[in-house]
Amino acid sequence: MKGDPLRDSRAPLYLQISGILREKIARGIWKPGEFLPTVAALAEEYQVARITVRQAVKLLQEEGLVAPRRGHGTTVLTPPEKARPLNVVTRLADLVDSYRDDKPELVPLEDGERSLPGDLHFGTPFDEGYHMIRRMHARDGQIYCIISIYLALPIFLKHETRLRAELALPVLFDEPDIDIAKARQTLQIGRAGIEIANLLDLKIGDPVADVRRILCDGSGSIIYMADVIYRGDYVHLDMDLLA
Amino acid sequence: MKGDPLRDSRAPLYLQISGILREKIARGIWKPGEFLPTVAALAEEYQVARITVRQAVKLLQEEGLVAPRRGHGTTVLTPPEKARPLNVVTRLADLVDSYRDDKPELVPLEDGERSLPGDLHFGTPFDEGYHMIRRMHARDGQIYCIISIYLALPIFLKHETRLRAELALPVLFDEPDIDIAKARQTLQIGRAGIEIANLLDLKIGDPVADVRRILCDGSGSIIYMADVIYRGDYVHLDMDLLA
DNA sequence: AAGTGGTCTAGACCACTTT
DNA sequence: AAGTGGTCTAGACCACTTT
Repeated sequence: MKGDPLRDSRAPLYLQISGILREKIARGIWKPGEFLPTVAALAEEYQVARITVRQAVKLLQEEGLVAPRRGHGTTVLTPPEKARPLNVVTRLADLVDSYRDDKPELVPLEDGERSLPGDLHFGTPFDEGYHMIRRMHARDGQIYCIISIYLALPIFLKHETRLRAELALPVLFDEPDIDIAKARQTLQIGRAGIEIANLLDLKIGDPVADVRRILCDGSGSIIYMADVIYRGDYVHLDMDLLA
Repeated sequence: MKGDPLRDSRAPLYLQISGILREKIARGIWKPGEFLPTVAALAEEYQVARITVRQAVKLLQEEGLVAPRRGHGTTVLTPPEKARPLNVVTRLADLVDSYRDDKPELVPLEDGERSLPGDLHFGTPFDEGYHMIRRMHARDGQIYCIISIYLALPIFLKHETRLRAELALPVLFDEPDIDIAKARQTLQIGRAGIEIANLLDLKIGDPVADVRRILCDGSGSIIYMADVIYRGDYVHLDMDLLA
């Protein structure tokens, strides 16, 4: 009687099989671009039901190692590219430069007078109220962030045309009558919920960056507040630790 | 003949069912801490096989909405807390302050002479070579980052005792004979691979922050390089955009 | 002992792609 | 038409928790 290493182990079959497949990919036995054996062939090879193989392959898929395509086969993916096109601003002045040639496409989502969210740890709200613009930024047809901008109402009304058509930060930075005395930004790492996943073409739970920016005038009043959600794979931050 | 809305739809049953369950949780029909009906009960209610219900529940589990426990039942989770304890440095000087009272526990992983990775976009390598220390940082028993530190050999040898026992950055910053002329840091958002997931107590694919720090002396030689992988949920960055 | 979720089977049928 | 992955069933058995 031959021993059966898979069945003698207490670990679930699909975990054992996913481990074997992961190992083979790591060792380059199946190289990027090549096909895995078919589900049926793997089921035969390891003497399990097809659905058990699928369970194993699904794990590798969630890890981004393989891409099954119906009617086509399951290909091994190239390791994720580290080239990330988007730099999140860490200096306001840099922003103006970075968008001089490369303007993102703006897709409106929502627009109207709103009050500021209550959980701000910085600045004091403006008495006149705020106008909110919610929109998406796209480049080369790929949406990479969703931004909700709150603008102090007097400023919004005065520069409404430009603020609707362009990125808000450069406008505020450029206009000589606007006084920016403080500008802070926080970044946390979050996961896409169902709505965000749909808008950013992600899967639920995929990493995103939650960025909040607040700009205040000389009196400490908030003239601009923005909540931005970036696709995680587009985020690149570069900081000078001595500045 | 009654219509069957589930089966008349072209969407897969498990997706439809996960949608129904998600909705009920969102509306508070099942509140945090309460149990979902059993898999068997849901299978009966929607007239599907138990494994199809499991497929639906698994999706909600991956979204962090529910926690199935074998032999116990499936409970609705409270929405994830937003309290995030750790601040990633954006100024070297801040770092020294932030660790004055609160020193993380250091868990060694690897140690020895190594050469620098080749893909550095900043500074020039030191002729004498480098010593690498790889270790984990923990607080309250929870490991929150894995760090690989490369130290220019002469500096490492001179301050070996402190560098082994303490955080490296404050040591370099404190010691009067060490000249830090440039200090840059980049942050990208990544996902945990199988090894990182095990070390940081995450699941494969969970968000992490990949941070690279480089410190140079006055001649532009790299005296310190570190690759740090943080748990995504511990990352909090606060930046001054006008600095 | 009874009840819960977790894994697995063998087979059916479907959706999609390639030949 | 043939081949691929995707979904689903009905039922079995298992691991774990609670009674």
